[in-house]
Amino acid sequence: MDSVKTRLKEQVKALRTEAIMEAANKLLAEKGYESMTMDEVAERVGMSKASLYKFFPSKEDLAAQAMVKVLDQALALIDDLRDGPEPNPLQCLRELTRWAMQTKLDGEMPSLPAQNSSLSASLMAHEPYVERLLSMSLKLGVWVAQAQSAGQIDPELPTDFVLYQLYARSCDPVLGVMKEDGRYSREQILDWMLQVQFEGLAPTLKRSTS
Amino acid sequence: MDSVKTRLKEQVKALRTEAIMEAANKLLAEKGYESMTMDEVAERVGMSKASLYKFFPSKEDLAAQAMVKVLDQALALIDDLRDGPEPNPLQCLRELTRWAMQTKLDGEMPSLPAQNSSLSASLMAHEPYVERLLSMSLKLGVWVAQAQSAGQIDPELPTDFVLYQLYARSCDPVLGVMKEDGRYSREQILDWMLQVQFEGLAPTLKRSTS
DNA sequence: GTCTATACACAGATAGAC
DNA sequence: GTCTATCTGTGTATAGAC
Repeated sequence: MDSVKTRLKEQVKALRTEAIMEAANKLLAEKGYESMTMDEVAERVGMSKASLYKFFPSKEDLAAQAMVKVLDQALALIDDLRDGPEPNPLQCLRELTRWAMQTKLDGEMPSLPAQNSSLSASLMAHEPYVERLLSMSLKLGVWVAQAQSAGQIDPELPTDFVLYQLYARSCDPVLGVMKEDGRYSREQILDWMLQVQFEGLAPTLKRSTS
Repeated sequence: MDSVKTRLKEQVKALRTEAIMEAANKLLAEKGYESMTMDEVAERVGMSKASLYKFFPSKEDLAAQAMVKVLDQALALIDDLRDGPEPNPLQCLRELTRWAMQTKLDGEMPSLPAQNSSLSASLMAHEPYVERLLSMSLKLGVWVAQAQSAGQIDPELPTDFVLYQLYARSCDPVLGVMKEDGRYSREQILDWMLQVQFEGLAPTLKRSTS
């Protein structure tokens, strides 16, 4: 055991698992948890539904793991930004928000339902998910607090509230509508969204960044 | 015919219809269209499911009419504001957004899904709904354009985009999370949301309203 | 692990008596 | 118009052969 053949098989299995989660991610983004069916996932990934259940024990579990995958990507980006050349916390938050919205625009963000979905209950019972969410909130909480101390974000706003605002951008319906409209480039949409989030709808009177 | 008895019966029917739509509205707000069941609606309103179908031909239709009801409330408020003592378009937009978010906080806003729901297709085929939506967009579009001309809203932003931003506030998940948290009053939450929407997360440097 | 076939549950909608 | 009982479709999940 542990032969070459065995390791190869494991790699194949890992690839299959990846493919399934990717399909699930896109379907979750397109239609939401309730409307996504295991049949669709199976079809899109090119295998029978029964085989799906050899990889994931349930629909809930598949969704949860798909979410975890995205959270891991976000966590990786957070660490990159923190160790990067741009130590400005506000800039880091902007970059992360941009990434999240971009992922949503590309149809690869499985609408994290802070909202009321039958999924959210079981998500909160899914340890790996909760662990990532907590970890992310801690890291982002630091940035937010720093930005507030530096006077880049209103210190009167509760740190949690600011965090929720950022999370919410990753499932903002405005993104979908603007994309569907078709008149605007992806970058243009993202820029406007970020402007509204951080500077509001009001005209931008260039503030000094000092 | 058209006797006293007949008119009474019609009134009773109207009341029943009202009650059903109210129940549907709350359920739509709580769980969304896909997760709401006709059994639940029936139970909550205290009648059998079969009887429901004497009032509404389908679940889709019930949802659509519930939405129309809310849109009508919004349209009425819009007219009130326009004919009111406050002719400032930006203030009117703020008031309307506040009302929408407040309704959502009270669990009476049936998450208008500009997002991807199996409902949205059939909604767009529902004439009364589309008519209201169009009417509302026209009226609000005027306010937005005026606010942009007056330099209260960034004129660089497309009017449509600003409109979508306002619509999106009525289904912003931040509202639910903040309410669930329980530490903040309804008014406080609304004030913060409005501040972020119009002035952004950045510290508010009191602009002159002139 | 892959499939076909099927069990099971549940939700939308209807039949038909009263 | 109200109900109980039922039809029908569909979606999650599993059985069992290969």
